Amino acid sequence: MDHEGQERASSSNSSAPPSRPTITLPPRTSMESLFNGGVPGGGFGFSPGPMTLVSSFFSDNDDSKSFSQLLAGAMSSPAAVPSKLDGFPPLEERDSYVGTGFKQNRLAGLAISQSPNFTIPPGLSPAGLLDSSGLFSPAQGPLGMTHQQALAQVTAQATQAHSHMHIQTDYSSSVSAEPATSLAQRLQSSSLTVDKPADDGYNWRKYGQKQMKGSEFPRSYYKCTHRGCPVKKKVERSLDGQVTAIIYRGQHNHQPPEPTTRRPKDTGNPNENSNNKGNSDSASQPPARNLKRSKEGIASYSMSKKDQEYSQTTAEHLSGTSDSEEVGDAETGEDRKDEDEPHPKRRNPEVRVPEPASSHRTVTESRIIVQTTSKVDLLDDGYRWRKYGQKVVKGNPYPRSYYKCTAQGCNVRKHVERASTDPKDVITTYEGKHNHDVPAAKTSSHNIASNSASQLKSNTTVTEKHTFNNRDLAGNDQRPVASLRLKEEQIT
DNA sequence: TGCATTTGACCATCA
DNA sequence: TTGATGGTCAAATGC
Repeated sequence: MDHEGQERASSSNSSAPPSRPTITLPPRTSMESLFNGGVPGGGFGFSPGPMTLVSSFFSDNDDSKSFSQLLAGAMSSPAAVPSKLDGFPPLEERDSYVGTGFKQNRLAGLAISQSPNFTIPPGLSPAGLLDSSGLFSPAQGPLGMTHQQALAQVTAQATQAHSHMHIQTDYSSSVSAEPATSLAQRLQSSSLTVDKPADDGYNWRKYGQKQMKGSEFPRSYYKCTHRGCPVKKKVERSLDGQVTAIIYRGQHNHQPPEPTTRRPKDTGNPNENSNNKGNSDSASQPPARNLKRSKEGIASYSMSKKDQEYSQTTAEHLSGTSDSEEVGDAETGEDRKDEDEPHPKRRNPEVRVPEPASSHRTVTESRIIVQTTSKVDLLDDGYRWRKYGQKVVKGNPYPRSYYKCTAQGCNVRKHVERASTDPKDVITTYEGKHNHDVPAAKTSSHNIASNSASQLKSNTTVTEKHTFNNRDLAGNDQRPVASLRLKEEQIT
């Protein structure tokens, strides 16, 4: 076997079905501390909830188009009945543009357990996500985190990912003592330039670049430089140098290098972005480092129309398993078998990390969808909801329910659906941002841990206008790491 | 000089 | 079987 053959063999090995790589737990991040340790007693008692925070960062504009509209455009479907449900698009529509992750998740079965892909908010480091949230931490187990905590942490990760895009000054000191809502609303008004892609703390070496068919954006290929580490990642960029997505493949078999040991170049990649010299491929730095540099840096961005289109494209394209499937009819049973199986060319788990699409962008177009898949319905997520619609979808005996936040002037909507084959699998999708805090009476409940959550399965996705895959990083069961008082529905 | 990136070519897979 | 496409290699190039 020649060298190339060896390489391929090696590569092939690295591409072998993941053997449930062990995920170690690096030190907690400061961002986590922001949520948990910032106030006596920690927890989320002061948190306004993930949506408030997330949405604040990506503040959507009421005047702007909705997420669905932006992504789907004038996607017209005769079955778009739910579109009449106060603007919440029907799932079968949203699936196609919210991302296949959604579709995958809603699989009855549910792909949430096996899917190797996991989607992380723009710029968010998968390592960081794992590190801080412990979402998939075998060590921490399924009892460590509530859905809301998980959401909030994902949010926090997204936050930090954004924050360090243009972060100059200390941030943590002022943040820790400040309610997240306040922080978020304050940050919302700030404008962040997104010119430095995230750094995930690892060292990467670029080994290829390719112009993808059908895309005007080049794709770069990187390998982790750590000896023996099989991890690779693909970075997609727009023509203007903005990272549009990062796809991780494989699992690091080592800890992220210490900042002092990381290559100097990690802070500057001459090829990636002529504007910032930032290391595009190094994804986000560990939050602790980032947070230090952030003050008002957690601003938001939105995508240009091109970015939106691209996001849609990539979401479909990179779904890997269902990109060509019909939405609706093909979602159930054996037709979706491949949903549980990685794409033949993607044997490894992938973590897709959409990145900020552009610098100097405003938040007005960005609408956030927070999607969770769990064994419970997050009815008690701290906010008060009014059910305003329900729909029974073909192939699914369980109706899909639509909720609106009851707070005056709050436009946040929530959609809850159950997998057709397993009603225990509940997919909750939030759209919009709360313009208020969690109702006081509810807030306290957030701190109440309930170990009964051990039975929960959770998969959390924060979806920006990018659409993401929503697969487990390790391709196995995901369980909430923490617990929280959740309303566990009567599921038989 | 060493290392990282670029880029054309090759290979594997899929339709 | 073949063309299209994506992933990777490795020599050339740049810093």
